[in-house]
Amino acid sequence: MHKTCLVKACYAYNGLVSTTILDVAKHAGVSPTTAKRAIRHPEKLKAETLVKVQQSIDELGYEPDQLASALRSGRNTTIGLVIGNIVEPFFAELTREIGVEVRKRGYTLLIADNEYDTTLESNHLKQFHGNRVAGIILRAGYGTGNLEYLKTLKDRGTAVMEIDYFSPDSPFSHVMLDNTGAVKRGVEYLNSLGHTKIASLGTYDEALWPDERCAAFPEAMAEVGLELPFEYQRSISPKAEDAYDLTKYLMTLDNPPTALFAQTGHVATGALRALHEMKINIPEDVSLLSFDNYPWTELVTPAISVIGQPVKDMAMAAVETIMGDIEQIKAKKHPPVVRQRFDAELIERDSCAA
Amino acid sequence: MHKTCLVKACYAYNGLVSTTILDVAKHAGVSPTTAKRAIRHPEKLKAETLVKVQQSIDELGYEPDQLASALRSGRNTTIGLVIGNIVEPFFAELTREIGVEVRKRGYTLLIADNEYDTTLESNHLKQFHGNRVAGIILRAGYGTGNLEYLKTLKDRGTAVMEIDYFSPDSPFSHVMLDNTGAVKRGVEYLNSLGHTKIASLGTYDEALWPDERCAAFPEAMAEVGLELPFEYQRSISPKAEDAYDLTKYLMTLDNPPTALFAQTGHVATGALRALHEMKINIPEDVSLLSFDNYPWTELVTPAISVIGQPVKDMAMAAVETIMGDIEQIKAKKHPPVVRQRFDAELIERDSCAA
DNA sequence: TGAAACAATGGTCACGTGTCCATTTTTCAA
DNA sequence: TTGAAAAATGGACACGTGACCATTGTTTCA
Repeated sequence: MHKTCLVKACYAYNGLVSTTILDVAKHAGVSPTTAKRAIRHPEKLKAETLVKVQQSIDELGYEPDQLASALRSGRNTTIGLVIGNIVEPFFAELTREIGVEVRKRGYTLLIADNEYDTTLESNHLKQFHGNRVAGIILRAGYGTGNLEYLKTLKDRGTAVMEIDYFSPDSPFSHVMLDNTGAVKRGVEYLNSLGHTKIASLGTYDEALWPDERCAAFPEAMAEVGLELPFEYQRSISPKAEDAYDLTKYLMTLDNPPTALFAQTGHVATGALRALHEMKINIPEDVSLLSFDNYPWTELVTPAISVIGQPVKDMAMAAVETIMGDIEQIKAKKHPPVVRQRFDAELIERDSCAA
Repeated sequence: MHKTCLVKACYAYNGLVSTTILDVAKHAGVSPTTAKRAIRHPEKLKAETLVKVQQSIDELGYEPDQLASALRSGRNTTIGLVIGNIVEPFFAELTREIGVEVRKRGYTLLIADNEYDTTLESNHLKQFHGNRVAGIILRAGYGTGNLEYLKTLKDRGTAVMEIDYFSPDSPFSHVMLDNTGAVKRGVEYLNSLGHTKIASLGTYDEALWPDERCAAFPEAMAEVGLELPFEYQRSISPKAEDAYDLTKYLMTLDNPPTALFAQTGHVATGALRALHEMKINIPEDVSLLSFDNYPWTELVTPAISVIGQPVKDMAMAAVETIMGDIEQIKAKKHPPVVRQRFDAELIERDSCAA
């Protein structure tokens, strides 16, 4: 890797300078309390004084120190978001919408991704707590989890909620897709096209990766009266490479499935790559249905039929919930546990046929 | 949109409780100063005392308040990242790698996206400054910019650097792709396949969207001795919809291009959608070369030839630079202005033909 | 004209930490 | 045993703000 690098002399640096409200007060010739009121309670000031202080604020470029404010008031205006992996478009969209909503309310957003790993997650949560965030929105990793720690945080006044997934025995609010309904919808759709041999690309190992969609799949199959061969039930982690391997395995079985149901859009990319390599045609040789309405699903040939999530609605609901909790906590009340479920949308395109 | 919602009674909430170092000290029977040393300078403590304090820390679940620490020491351990749009995979990857590097150093990451809009950006920068971030990594929006404000921040001791793009007259360090070289490489490649009628999908309006790649394109064409018809030089904003429109416009010209060169991966999705709709075959009817080695470029048929960016290397360089700056500032020194350029990589796939 | 009522402004302290300096305890050689 | 040096520990204060109470200036109405 070639890399050029040039170093220039830099301009004058005056050392760490920070304008405080005292500077503003001195400059405007009023007391610090009055100066502060120009920001927090401008209605309590005489118009003349207000203008004077505002001029000083502009002139000195004063901006309140959120750290000092948070320390003194005990209330921070930062939300911590822990997600699986920002590179996955579902999380990227979620982050984006949550960011917009959070900033709309004057809060800032701290992020970290946990790779679905509770060990990494643990450190991130500690960092967030160290920064005394007002709330944490968490897409928890699989595994034993940080439930006890999160409970401690909640007891200490941090608003905690989960999104997209919730830990077993979680006592927190959450915002979720109606995964069971969505999986049923998908299976019914594939069955209505005449498919009987349907395989799910997802995690079957309930201990390691307890996933609602994967748990719902066998049930959904049973409900429409379809059998689920044992050899289809191979567990993978929710990674593209694993899905690639699983697809190759499934399609070389003596009794290969006629339809594949990818439980995440990320997993679908692995499946698609495998099918391409094996020169298996979609939808002629096998149908493919995937979760997540990702941009690329429309671009490939054939366009992939998907089960889309109302990401924006979910993000908005999450932010509203956590902001409500924060208000409750401010008022020394018990925030209620709110569980919200959102319906998925089946988008029929060209990757599923009879 | 159907939405179910159930509210449960919640468990006991004890009000805002926060364990401080004083609690630890009292519990361990030492002075606050000694207790603190157990964390910051454990080597200065008698082994026996250290153990005693550490036990108290564990027992009480003490975690230092970063806010108070930052306020007192004047040093924060938060980095603010402003990017174009987290939904674009380039920024998602960049965010991810920057996040990993930043956290590796015990810092936390604050993010915001500016939609390439300097007005939005301005608010985010103010929020970051309000939170007294140690440094800001910025993918600046196009337009007159927040240069003056950023200079003020730098003067006040915030490390500021740019990534992927830099404002005209920017006095800051930056980490950039060698855009000119990459564009030349792309044009040469297309020309070597026999193309003479090449159109760029990007921004031509230098005042509104001053983009290196777009500026380099006419030069690159001239260098290989190719003409650039006036009707090809239509300016768009870097959005998928605009690229969609531009592609339709270009392909219905009397003298349509035989090769399209998308200046970002995001823009390429718009072009691809337009070409699909128009039933124009790649690469038989038109060749398509795009910036950014996005996952989907491999999944579509034909797989798209791309100019990939070394995102991880760039992220690491950025974090190293800004951390170096922060160290310099701590030491009351002038951080040097460092401009780094990285080479792109041409990945030949199936979307370009003679 | 006076006093009450209200508007406007000011003063003090604490949030939890890091820094500096002061004090106590231990160590070690003569 | 003694003294000084070194190791270990403690105390006081300030970072910039928000909350609360105290004070001063102004209006109102009989």
